[in-house]
Amino acid sequence: MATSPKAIQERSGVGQGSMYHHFAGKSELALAAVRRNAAEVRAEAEAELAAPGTAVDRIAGYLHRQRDVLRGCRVGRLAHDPDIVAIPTLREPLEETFEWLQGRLAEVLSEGQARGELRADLDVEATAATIAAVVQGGYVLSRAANAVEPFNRAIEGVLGLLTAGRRS
Amino acid sequence: MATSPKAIQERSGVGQGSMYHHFAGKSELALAAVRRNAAEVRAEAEAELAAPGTAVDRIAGYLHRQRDVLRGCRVGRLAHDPDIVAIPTLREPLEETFEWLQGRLAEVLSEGQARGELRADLDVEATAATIAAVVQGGYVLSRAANAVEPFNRAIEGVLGLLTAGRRS
DNA sequence: GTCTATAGATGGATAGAC
DNA sequence: GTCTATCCATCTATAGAC
Repeated sequence: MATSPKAIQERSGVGQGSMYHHFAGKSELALAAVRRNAAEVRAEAEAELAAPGTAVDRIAGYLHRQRDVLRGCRVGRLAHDPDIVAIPTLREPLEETFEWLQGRLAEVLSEGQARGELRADLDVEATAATIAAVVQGGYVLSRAANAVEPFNRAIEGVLGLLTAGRRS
Repeated sequence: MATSPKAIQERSGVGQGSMYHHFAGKSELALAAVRRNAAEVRAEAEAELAAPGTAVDRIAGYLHRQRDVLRGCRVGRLAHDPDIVAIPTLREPLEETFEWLQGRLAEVLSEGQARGELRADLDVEATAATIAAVVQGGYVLSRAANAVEPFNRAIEGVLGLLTAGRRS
């Protein structure tokens, strides 16, 4: 499992014996790790999306701030683990994180529309899903290529599409 | 490993003992599985991208034909496996597949530009990376949500951006 | 509360019968 | 060439000293 007691917690300082004083076992430990990752990712995204500037500025800020590209998203990574998605309790934080992100992106896009920064006929919900997907997919392409370029190109591409025919 | 001898091959009919007559071990077995997946994914994508129609039609055909969304892309899934990306021999087929896909998408987009179906100032390389990323990221969002809607929304969104201001 | 064993389960790999 | 049986490494979890 991506959140294995051995890999994640033993290497976090303490021995595996003492770990079982704090957590009942593998699944409880995984839940704590998943929740922590979800909260961190959410906080980092919000910091960019709540910044001042136009809608496109804030979304560009969010897209450009991603780092550790080859390591992948701390939440998205977990979505590939069958042992996590199979257990509703462990999958829920992932679902909540991405739902929140898409909703937040949709809000920013709507504000941009209201200010005339973006096309009025833009489907904000679908576009928000696209932006979230580009980030997650960019990680996948970059891991496959063992290089950051695919991630960066994908980001440029979606920003280009978003601002096409409209300089904001 | 995602391509474990037990999970993938023992359940493919034969016992694990006889398996070692055909493959030297875990890594050789994984290589065969990775190459097979890569070839299949590539062939399926080419079938859609080589179809008749406008550039947007063919890309829409490619995007809409994705299925088994909750299971994920047979190639993209492997990019999350540390045991695969760490071994160059196993990672190469992934890199080649996504490089080929992005190149092929870029060709289709260029054709669309030449025919006046797409904006002349579209960055075809970046847009191709974006489209590939949306597919891979759509899988991630859908697995996290345990539902196909996020994948479909992300697809709709990128198609909307591609055709915005231009009915093709 | 944290440590060092250590038990039990699982997965990868080999041996040898057929 | 495929099967069963078995070894070995790894990982989860527990026991008990300190």
